[in-house]
Amino acid sequence: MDEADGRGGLAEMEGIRVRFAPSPTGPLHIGGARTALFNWLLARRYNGTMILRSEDTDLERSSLESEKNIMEDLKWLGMDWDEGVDVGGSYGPYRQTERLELYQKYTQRLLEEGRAYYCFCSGEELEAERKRQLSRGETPRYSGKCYHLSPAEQERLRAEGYKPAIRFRVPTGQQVPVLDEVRGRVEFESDGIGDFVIVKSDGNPTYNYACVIDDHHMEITHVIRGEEHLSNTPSQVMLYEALGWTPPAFAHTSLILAEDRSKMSKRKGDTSVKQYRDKGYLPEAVVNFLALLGWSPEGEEEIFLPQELVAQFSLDRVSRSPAVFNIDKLRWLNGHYIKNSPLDRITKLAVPYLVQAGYLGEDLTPEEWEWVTLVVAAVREYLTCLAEITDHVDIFFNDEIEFEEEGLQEVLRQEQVPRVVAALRKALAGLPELTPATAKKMLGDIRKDLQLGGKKVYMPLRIALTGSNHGPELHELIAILGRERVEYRLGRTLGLAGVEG
RNA sequence: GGCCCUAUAGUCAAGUGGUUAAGACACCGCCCUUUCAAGGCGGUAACGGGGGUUCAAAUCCCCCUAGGGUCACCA
Repeated sequence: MDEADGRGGLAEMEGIRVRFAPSPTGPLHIGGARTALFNWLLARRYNGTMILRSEDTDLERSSLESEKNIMEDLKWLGMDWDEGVDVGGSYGPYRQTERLELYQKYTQRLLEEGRAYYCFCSGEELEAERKRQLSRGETPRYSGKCYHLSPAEQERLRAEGYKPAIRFRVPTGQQVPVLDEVRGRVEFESDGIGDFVIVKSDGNPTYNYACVIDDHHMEITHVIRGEEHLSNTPSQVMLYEALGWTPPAFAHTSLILAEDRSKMSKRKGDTSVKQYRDKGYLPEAVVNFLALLGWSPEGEEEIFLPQELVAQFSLDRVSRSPAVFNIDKLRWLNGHYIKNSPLDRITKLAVPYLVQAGYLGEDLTPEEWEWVTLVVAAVREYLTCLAEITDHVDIFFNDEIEFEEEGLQEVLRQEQVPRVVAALRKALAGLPELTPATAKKMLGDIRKDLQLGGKKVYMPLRIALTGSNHGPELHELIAILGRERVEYRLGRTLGLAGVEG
């Protein structure tokens, strides 16, 4: 590792303290989930501490409900945290609105040292100034005029009822370095940054301010967050300097983009973790996918369970370039996990979709569970997400078979069909127990007895039983339907095709 | 517009001066198979452009272009 690069060696990664600090203003975004994941993976990898902090200083938009939803989604994805709003910890409280006294203490100090000042400008005033600067092609930036307000003038404005905000006085002519674990050293000029607000007129700190004080007090060693914060970082670094603190290591991950390479937005598909959860994506698939979006493993393997990610994750393999959210790959991964997870688990997760679609009632008997497990086993290889199961199960529920296409009835009129059907009826009647396995053997025996090719046996039966020339394994289908429904369907479709049953 | 980040196939992405430029998704073909799917095998497909540096550049430097971020009393 290169020290000049700001990168830490393995030993100094031990016991790191990282945090995921969402603002509880809505559902957990897919990008937020990845940020959380990278923090979590790093914490777990190096025996560190994961902290969940709620950045709820936007009183207008924050809600406890969003906070709860975010925690639920994080847990669903399999992440946990050692300190946070719900579990507490010795660096709490973990909600910024509950830490106001702490911020005030430092605000006082900054004010006294002349590094911050009251600003009485109104929103309209500021907006007008901004527009003026923009129209002249200048960088919109606060002029700093309130810095020059005399105590008397300040008193007068206060008396008139103006509630001031507090701004940080940005030093002029400074080079502000940001030491970033994924981007190396990035330099900004302080002159490009206007005096920014650190305390709003309602007394709440702004993000840039609270974040610095909390990260310092919570002894955060690595700040891992999205690239949209890179431009904020010099402001924070100046605050660290003004307060006499050493900044943590930063790691800014690239953004996740929509298919058209623009920023991911609700208009362009699903952006919240909840939406994927509701569609029946498995948490390990989402985690695997997110990890691969912006991080790459050393080998050629692409399938990683969370624990395997923990064992391998490192900041130096995090990508710098923005990544398009490639839903096809997520689908593929999810399909992989659906096919390879224990059948009972998949069944349990799939049943609610069948209930919702009206295929099943609310409470299933043990026999019904056994039966629906066979159904899930028969169709899960078609699924890319669990919600799709309803597209594949109609053949197991609806006995009023219709022919899917014109030519299918022709197959039922082939000369061997009556013999095949008769053989099936006979075999079925003589079968002690009907299971996918016994059905498979039974069908094989019929083939042998009749000396017919597979296509001559299976195809007509498939069409007679489903009205379609493709679908799940025939022996599974027969076991799922059972004797009576097989008989009913044979009678119906052969009749429709005008074949003697 | 200023500042900042980024630039390898359609997408994710390996690659850190000398490689036949990995791998994965998607796509196409073949095999397997009673069908579809799954699976196996194989294929199409990439270093944004221009200048340097060097015996040698995807790799280092500069310019351009493109995309993204940010410039809030939102985080």
